[in-house]
Amino acid sequence: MPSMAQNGPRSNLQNQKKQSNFPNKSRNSDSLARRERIKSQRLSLPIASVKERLIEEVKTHDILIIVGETGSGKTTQLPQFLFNAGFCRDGKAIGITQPRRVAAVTVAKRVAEECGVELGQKVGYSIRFDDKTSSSTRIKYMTDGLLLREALLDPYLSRYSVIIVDEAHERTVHTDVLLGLLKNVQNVRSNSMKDHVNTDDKKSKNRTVQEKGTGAQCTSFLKQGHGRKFPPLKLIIMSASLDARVFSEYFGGARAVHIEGRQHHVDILYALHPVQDYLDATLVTIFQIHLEEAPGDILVFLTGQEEIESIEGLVQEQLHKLPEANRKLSTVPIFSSLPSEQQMRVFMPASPGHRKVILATNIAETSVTIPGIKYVIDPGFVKARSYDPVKGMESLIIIPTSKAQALQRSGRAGREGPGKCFRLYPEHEFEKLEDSTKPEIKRCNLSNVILQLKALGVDDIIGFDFMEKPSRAAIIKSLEHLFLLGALTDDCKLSEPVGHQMARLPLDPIYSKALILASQFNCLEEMLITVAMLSVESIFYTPREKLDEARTAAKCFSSPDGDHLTLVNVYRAVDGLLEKRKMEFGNEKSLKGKNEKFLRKWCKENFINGRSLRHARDIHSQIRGHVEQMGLRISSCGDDVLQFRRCLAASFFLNAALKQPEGTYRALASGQVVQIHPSSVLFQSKAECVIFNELVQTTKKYIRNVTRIDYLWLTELAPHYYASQS
DNA sequence: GAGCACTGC
Repeated sequence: MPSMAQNGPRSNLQNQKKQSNFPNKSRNSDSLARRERIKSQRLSLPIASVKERLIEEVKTHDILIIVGETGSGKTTQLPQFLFNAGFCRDGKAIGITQPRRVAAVTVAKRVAEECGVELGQKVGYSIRFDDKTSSSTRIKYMTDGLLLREALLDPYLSRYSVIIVDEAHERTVHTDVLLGLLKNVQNVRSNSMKDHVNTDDKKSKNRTVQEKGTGAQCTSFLKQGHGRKFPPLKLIIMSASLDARVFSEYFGGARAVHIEGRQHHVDILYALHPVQDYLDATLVTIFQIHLEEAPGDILVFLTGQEEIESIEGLVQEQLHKLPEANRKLSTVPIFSSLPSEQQMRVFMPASPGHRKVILATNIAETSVTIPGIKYVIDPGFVKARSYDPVKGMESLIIIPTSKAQALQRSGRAGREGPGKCFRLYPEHEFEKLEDSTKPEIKRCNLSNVILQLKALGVDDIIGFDFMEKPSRAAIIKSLEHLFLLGALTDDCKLSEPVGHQMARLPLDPIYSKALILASQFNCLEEMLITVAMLSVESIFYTPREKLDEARTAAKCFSSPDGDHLTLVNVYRAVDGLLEKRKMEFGNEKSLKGKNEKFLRKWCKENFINGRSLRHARDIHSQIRGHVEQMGLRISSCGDDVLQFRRCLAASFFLNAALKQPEGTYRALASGQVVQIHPSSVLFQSKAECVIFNELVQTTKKYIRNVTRIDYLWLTELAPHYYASQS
């Protein structure tokens, strides 16, 4: 991770413009001094000393693996080196992908500043809902998911001469799919040039030979490319050290180069014996550091909100037993569902003389970098999502971290000076850990991945050259799922128009299908709102200390028919309020900020998660644009709620459940016994038949986001699935 | 009567 790639939660990004009240002259000398400082900072980065060698490596190798340790400067400097070396001739661009939005934005800003250009001109970024690029952009930072979307419109990624995949070791689904795709594109692009060299009459013969040599996927790409010529694509994969070999092997023994980093030394201390209770051990270690070690803040990695809150309470309890002079210790929690204002507390210095203990989830591993950390406590566990393709069920389980993860965590202590990391397990246990975390693609629902690949022209999914292939069972299950949704034809091709329409929408395939159906059921307005609200983290925010108040507030929106209509009610309440303000105050720009403030207040009063609501509104407007372009009819069913419920049944027929005599439900697709989640408005409602959107295993198997339907609708609206079963 | 790590289009 480059040192400037991240600075706190997303919400902080807007406040980076610095105002200056100085007259022009001194501002000029200010900026001159700043330019000089930046220049010397750049020159002192480890990567600066190997600049010429790196450019040479990229010139001579089409694929290069770069192992860059933290602080090497690879993310900010390499694109600039390549730009200056002429890699953007002919108007081509260098694309750099990041797994996270914040990183793409902050790095782009930094590089624009280093280049002395306005953001969005030569240097820009593009992430969902926020595009700061123009036709003159040559160095473009983006999220890996966005480049995948771009590939749907431009399968040869023809505007890029170089693509750099940064943080590849994190192995997100997007990174993995992208790597497979890029390998293909690169093949096709270099072959298209070989074609170019041949004379025209030899061309068709030559192509058949190449198709045999380069595999099935190239065939499908070549068909689309049909005679077009592309300059070769340079591919650079940047990764942390432990995984370099895997990438090199995947790319046919590609050359790997190493760039040293700049990180302070971190002492690793292990427990002598295995600990019985890691929470207890954590507590003991916090106080051991507090009472015996030099000043400096502590970062503790825990698995979730519950652990964080429990440790917080225990620390307070222990503190009161200490003499007054030793009580100068303050705890600060951080996890993703915490409202942004509270997240910001980790960046505030502790009161004078106090030591700060940050109790964090994985969010502090990569997403948020907290300054001032000298000590890290790593109990060695993480909460991870796992997915059972056969049951179609997700669950969250606590598992040991990987070696790479342990390394990443300890690195957090050495950003500003030497630090210490306390691993709460014996050293021989470390040796037993997996090298790296299991790639996400092996533990998630593949429907979306497969739909994307099909849309990119990859027909043979099982034969696709994944870096790490998902299980055959998982692939088959998702193919089946897409087939039942009507996205695939009998011979497993993307169907026309449904499959292609679904692939265009940046949503879960089942939600995309719901939108298409809704236009036929005359309730697309309602469905647009529904899928936007279902696509974000929980809309309702229920703090433990105000449980009753929150419940009362939620009742105002609740619909007797279920959670889907309840979500529509929330969205429409907000829309109505904003509409009313527009009538009252007009539509001036100055109102925008006031509206945001108004919305924040309203959310707080109504126990709605403002961040989630904003996100849902963004998704809503993006998706609305898409369906308009697709020519779907957008209309509302008005008060005809029945029509909407029938549409929900037609869309989510795969997720239907029937009440059983003893009050539990049976999921019809898998036969599992499930219960309605207590957060649902239908909890204890005794609805005979329901559809749901999520099946999660926690203490029990719960279904979430539930709406009551009539059982007979299923055979009527999804006969291809239910007629044979009943 | 329950709690869910983190990303992303």
